[in-house]
Amino acid sequence: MAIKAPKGTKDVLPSESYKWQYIESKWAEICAEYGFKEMRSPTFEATELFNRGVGDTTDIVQKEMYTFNDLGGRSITLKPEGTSPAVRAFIENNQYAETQPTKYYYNTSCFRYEKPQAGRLREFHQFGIENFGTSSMLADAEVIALGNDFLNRMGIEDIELHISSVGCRKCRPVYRQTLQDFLRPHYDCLCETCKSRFEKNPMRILDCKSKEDRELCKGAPMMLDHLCDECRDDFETLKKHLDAMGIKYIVDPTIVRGLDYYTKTAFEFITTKIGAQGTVCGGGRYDHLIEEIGGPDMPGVGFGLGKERLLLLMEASGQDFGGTKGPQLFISWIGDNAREYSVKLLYDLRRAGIRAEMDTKERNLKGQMKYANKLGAAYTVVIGDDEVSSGELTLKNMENSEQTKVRREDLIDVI
RNA sequence: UGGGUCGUAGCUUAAUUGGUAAAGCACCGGAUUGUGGCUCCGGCAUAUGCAGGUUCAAGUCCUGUCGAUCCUCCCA
Repeated sequence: MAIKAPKGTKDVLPSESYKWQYIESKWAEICAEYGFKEMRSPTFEATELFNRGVGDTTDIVQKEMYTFNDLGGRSITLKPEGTSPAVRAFIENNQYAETQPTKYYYNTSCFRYEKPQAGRLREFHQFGIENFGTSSMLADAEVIALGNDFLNRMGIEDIELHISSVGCRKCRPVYRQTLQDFLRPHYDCLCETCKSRFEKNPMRILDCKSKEDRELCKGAPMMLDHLCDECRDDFETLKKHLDAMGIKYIVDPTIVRGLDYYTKTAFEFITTKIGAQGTVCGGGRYDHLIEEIGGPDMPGVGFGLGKERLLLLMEASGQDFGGTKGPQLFISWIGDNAREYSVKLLYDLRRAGIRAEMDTKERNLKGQMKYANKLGAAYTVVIGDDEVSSGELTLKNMENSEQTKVRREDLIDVI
């Protein structure tokens, strides 16, 4: 039996990898423009980081982490998200002592033990940015602006920006209580899922798909209407910043980010074009995470963006990924003399920065030409005894079959 | 975490109420031995996801399992 890749993982072969390279290069480009610097963190971390960071009541921590003991008896977890590791690195390397804010971007694999489907894998890849050290909504607006700009640059149009505020330590517990008080009389009428949500995450009930529950939720108190003064002001300010940039958004009170660390700003870029997993990019503010992980009391804001989902969306909308380039010159050879001559010519051309190629299967001439065609070579040249002795080569344009004579030493300039 | 659909050569598909597993693309060779693409000819296939069951006979029906996918859930 052949061995298969583990469930929920995918190989990226050349027929796809150029697309990844395309979005990765554009990602690095836009982050540089917005002043975010790349940081890289380990693929695995101490399990405790995620228990504290993501929160041990979340689905992610409770049932989706790849956790194991290493040979030294340490509990290790493959990172299920990018923010906590970024925060850990920020603290551990004393970056809080530098000029603030600190603006990081990253490009990483994440791991969650999920039931795979389109846009949801067990190893998935995400871009992310984090801004540590400022509680100003200017930072939130900048983070959202980068996400919006990036998606635009990737040619994405069918996507909506949903924003909300999930409140802070002061107002959220109060609201939560208010909501539970409202729902409690109707508890028995709720669907099974929502009954389980009642204690764990009552805000999710407001987002239930069942008709009965929707009816019950009519008139339910919304977090957005129960923000404290500071949170309400911040949310208004954020909207003002977005308006100033002309970024369209939908205020969506049902956004409830599933990680415990979010405070105030929560947002998602959502599409309906790629199936059920419509959140391409999601993030928000986390004002206590840094402290939670053992650092100073510093706020932060950021997002994660799923690369697989972005690619699905780009493919669904027929985006151009730049494609791959064939060789500029393909060298065919006949006979032993020509072979050594060609090997040297190939090496010289490549050292000069030319995409040159040659057959390494020792095909006959016809086979070499077919191969050159397959590779999409712009020009070919055939080297035989005549060419070796005269140094005069015949360059063939594969597009129109025109042939031109060229001296070997002039070859680089002609191509 | 529940529920549905689907698995046939590398790829895309075919196979009457259960009855010889077929074709196109791709690949290789030839027509054209120092010239690719187009055309024609020929060749090539470890294929019914895996394990059982029913049957004279299973790609087709049944059970289990693995995988993909959709909804739910969750999130990127």
